[in-house]
Parts: sequence; structure tokens; C-alpha cells
Amino acid sequence: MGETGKSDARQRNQTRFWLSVLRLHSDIFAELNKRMQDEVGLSLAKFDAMAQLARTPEGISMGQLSSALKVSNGNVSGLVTRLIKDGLVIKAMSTEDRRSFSARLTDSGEQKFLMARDAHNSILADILQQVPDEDLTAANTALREILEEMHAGDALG
Amino acid sequence: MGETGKSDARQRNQTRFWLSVLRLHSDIFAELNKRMQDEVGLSLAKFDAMAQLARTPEGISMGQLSSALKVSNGNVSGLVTRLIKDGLVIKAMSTEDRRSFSARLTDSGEQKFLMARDAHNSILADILQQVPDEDLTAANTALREILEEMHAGDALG
DNA sequence: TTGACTTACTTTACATATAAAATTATCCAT
DNA sequence: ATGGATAATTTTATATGTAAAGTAAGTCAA
Repeated sequence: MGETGKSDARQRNQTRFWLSVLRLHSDIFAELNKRMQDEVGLSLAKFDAMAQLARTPEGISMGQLSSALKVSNGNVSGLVTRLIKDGLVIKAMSTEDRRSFSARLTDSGEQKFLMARDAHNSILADILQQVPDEDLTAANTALREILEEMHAGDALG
Repeated sequence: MGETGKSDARQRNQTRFWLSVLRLHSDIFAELNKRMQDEVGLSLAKFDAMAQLARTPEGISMGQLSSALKVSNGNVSGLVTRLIKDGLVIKAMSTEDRRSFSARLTDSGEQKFLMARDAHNSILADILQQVPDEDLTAANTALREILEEMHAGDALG
């Protein structure tokens, strides 16, 4: 005995941490996604894609978009198809490489993104309204630290 | 001026927090899900459902399972169907209420869950191997605090 | 009892995600 | 130039998730 004691405490700590992250993500995501859909007609997936496109007004390739969003190529393919159907995004064939496509926001997409960004901020403010600044700051410090440590290794694929 | 100063800092704090939660969730989820699939042939969705079923060996109704997992009824319906096809779960019609079904793990499901739980713990340990105990503890404290504050209101639906 | 409501669950239509195969275009060594 | 490897993207099959409609069973007032 004694050998497993420290290990078990560590394991409980890890599990507690993961459960907290899961719970926070699930609670915030559900509310934010639902209200974004209701208030501006955009899912978070679409909003995230548009946010990346807004950062690169000159256009961005499907592959780069997929890397930036950290989702699969196939997923981006469908997402962009739906955004095009919504009239928010356009795709142009690259002049240099005919395999490649450059996507960017339409004018209407740009306008919608600006409204959506404001809505996103104010919904998040609602969700976190009971959380004091110092608690947010403490969490930010702790989470940034853990993200850095996780990627120092890098145990992640 | 002066009016928006505090508000903007708060907003940045909120956004930073949400981005950190998103990133942590995405990084850990992707790795944990993939390795659980590779090493024990279970997605996290299936593992989570089995964990709940393991907690209630006497059986649990579809509706209670859906509440416990915080996912929709329709989702649980499909998830349980797939787990039954895998031979890990069985469903029996309730004797009191013929609308209701009680789901529980099969013997094979119980055994698989015990292995899966060990795998889950050790994969999580791998992912967090570079994170010192005190950093996990600090994050746990900060996150629990925020979860409580969020649900104090309750701004969440 | 009957008829209205509620409850438990499934089904359907769709969005979002992955992995793997398919497609098409480019590049490079010969 | 040709042929084989590589690269960018789409397509397909499947899992996971929601919301909304559908089905069937229980409840309860009159």
C-alpha cells in the first residue's frame, strides 16, 4: 500500500478536470449555439467559419480553412457548400493551381458576420453575467497554463 | 470615452475564457475519442452512456438516461440501438408502464466497460502528463467556481 | 366510459463531424 | 514526354447531435 495513493489522487484530479471542461463546454455551447441560431440564424459552426473568412478578406483555400478551424477537409467542404447556398460565401478557382479553391465572404456575408459577432459577444455576456471578473481571470490563467503544458510535450496528435 | 473601457476588458476576458474552453475541449476530446476507438472500440458517446448504465445496474429508462447524459431523447434512442447491436446493452419493456423501457449493460457490456474505464483513465493521464498536480487543482477550483456561478442565476436554459 | 391531455419513446429530416475512397491536377525523375 | 508519386478537394459511409412530428400508452375529469 502507499504506492497507489498518490496515483489515485492524481487520477481523481484529472477526471474532475475533464468532467469540468466537458460540462462547461456543453452548457455554454448549447446555449450559445441555440441563441445564435434563434437571433441571427447562424450555427456556431457557420459563425466560426465566417470568423476565419473575415480574418482573411483576400480569400483562403479549403485546406487552409480546414486547418484553421481544426476540422476535416470533408467537413469544410459541406460547411462551405451550405454557406454558399445561404449567399454568405463565394468560392473561386485559384488561377495558379486548378485543384485549389479560394473562399471568401460575400458583402452580405460580411455584414451578417458583423451583426453575428455582436450577438455572440452579448450572448456570452449573458451566460457569464454572474461570473466576477477575477474568477474569469483566474480561470484564464489556469487554462492557458494547462494548454501550454499539454502542447509542450506534445502528447497530442 | 471611459465608458467602454471597462466593458471591453470584460468582453475580452469572456472571449478568452470561451476560446480556452473550446480549445481544451476540442484537443482533449479529439485525442480521447480517437484513442478510445482504437484501443477499446468505443466512442466517447458510447462510453458515457455505458458509464451511466454501470451506475444503475438495476436498469434505467430511456428518458432518465437522456436526462443523465443531457442529450435528446432521439439521440439516446439511436445510441442505445447501436449499443444493443454491439451486444453491450439490453432493453426490456417495463412491467408497470408499457410505454417505458429499462436499459442495462449485458455481462459482456459490464466487462467491456471496466476495461474501457481503465483505458479512459490511462489515456487521460497521457494527455495530461505534462500538467503538474497544482495546475490541475488550480483549474479545478476556478472551473467549479464558474460552473456554480453560471448556474446560480440561472441564465442557462 | 369516453374524450382530452400528457407522457415515453421512436422516427424523420437535417446539421455537423470523421475516415477512407475517389477525383483531378500538379510535380518530378527519368 | 511519360509515368508515378503527391497534393487539394469532394464524395461516400457512418456516427452523433437536435428539433419536430408521429405513435402508442397512461391519466383523469365529467
